[in-house]
Amino acid sequence: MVHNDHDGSRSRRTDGPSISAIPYQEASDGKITRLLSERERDLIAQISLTVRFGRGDTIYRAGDPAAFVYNISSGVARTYRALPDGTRAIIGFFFPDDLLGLAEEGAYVNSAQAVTAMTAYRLPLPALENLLRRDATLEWHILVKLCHELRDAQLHAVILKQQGALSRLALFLQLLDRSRRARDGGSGEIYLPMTRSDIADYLGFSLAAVSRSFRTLADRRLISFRDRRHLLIADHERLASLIAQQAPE
Amino acid sequence: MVHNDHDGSRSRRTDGPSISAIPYQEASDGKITRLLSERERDLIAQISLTVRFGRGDTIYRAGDPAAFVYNISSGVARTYRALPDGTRAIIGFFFPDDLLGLAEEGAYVNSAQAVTAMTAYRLPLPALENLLRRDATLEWHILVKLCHELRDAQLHAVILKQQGALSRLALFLQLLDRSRRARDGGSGEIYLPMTRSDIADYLGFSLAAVSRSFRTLADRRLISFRDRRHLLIADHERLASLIAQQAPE
DNA sequence: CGTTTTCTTGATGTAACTCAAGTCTAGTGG
DNA sequence: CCACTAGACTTGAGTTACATCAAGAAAACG
Repeated sequence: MVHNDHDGSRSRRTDGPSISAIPYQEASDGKITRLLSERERDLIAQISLTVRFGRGDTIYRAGDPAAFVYNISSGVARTYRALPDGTRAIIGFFFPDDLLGLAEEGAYVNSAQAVTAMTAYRLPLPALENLLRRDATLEWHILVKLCHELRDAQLHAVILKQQGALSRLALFLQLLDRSRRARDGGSGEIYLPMTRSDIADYLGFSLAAVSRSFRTLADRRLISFRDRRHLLIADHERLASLIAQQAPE
Repeated sequence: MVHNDHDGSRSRRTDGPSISAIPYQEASDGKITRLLSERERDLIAQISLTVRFGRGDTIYRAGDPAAFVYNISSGVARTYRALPDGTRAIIGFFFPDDLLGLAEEGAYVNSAQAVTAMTAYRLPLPALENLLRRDATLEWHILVKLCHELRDAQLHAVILKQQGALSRLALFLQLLDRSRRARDGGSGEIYLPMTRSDIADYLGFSLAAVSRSFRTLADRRLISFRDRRHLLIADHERLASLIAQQAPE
């Protein structure tokens, strides 16, 4: 029997470092492209170690000296920031082939935790910088990846700017769906490795509101849940038109 | 008489391309650092042209083929996206020494306009890519700049996640103040080149709410306006503590 | 199989949106 | 230089959507 792989979090061949993104210049029909050549992956492999994290483990903390960049090979991570008002803001969710470890003046900007069990390549920053200053093509690929992350961060802001709770959640689901499609295609089912509370802290509303909004979308048959972690967008059209109008239908 | 320069938008010596950012590794005490060497600035100057925009002029539109990257030398720009619901989301404000022109698959992701009269260096993308693939150090500097922009975009999301209108506006003012301090220091006065409506579309609330929130902050003596475009943070402490507690004092 | 964590659902208050009228400001032409 | 006008901003009143508080249900875990 063919094993289940569409979660993107289990059973991925861990055959070395890998980085993917939607390109800056070349058309790719919305598809994510593997950026690194065999040689480049070897170069990175030579300076990196494989590390493993359990669900909920902390990968690094905001403010810590930034010693490493992480390249996820399996599992899902979240980055977040503790806000002055005592709440938590989730900055983003990270999947295999993503990079983790943004810093400013030598210190991590956000904290990072494993959402699921996770493996990653750990790249020491000095060695990485060395490598990049020597190999312009490899560096170019990192640059393209960074542009991808920048677009993601901007999209996050756009989602947060959305007024109604339903629109915001709908946009989030579209985002997950697009990323799913860009990666594998697969069954069409969206996988939610994160908790409702993670989603709330990512979308900027309360846990209760997330729950209610999911229910409303399900009641209107725009989505359907297989279980709490797996859902299907049942009506892409109406979901999109929900985002378009601000008045709740 | 010494002419007025603290707006950061007028009378800057346009002595060639220049890119600044808070570094990734090196400590700089929160200060913005000029990233490019003389030689690197020359290299960029050789492939670029100076272009000029009037207030409100469009620099490029989302979806257009991405032919250029812009390096602002004077004035302020905004990038934005038209949302399906008919509203506008402002992605960011851009100042001298910033880069403009993020693309995906060869097309601009956002639209860009001049907030004030503006001059910029216009870099053709193929020439730029060529340059970068040849010069790893220059490319490294662009990479550092991109990390800076990524942190900015993340901070934007954090601001939008803030619950109360006052907190959100206060955070925005802190952001502007930090960026002012990182650049010049100057008079301590914050300059708002953008309209109230721009601020509303950046912070994700209504024009009316921006106005009211400014008024409330001024009434409580946390800030003071010289005119609509220039304000002073009168009490940094209480402004910070306003952000820390969610309940309005 | 019991315990803990995560999630759902209900009731209430409030902050901010909308709509709308009025004021200020800057830019233009007489 | 001043009057005029158009756009930008402020302020007010009513309404609604979501946060908050709180209790109950369902998974997940050992």
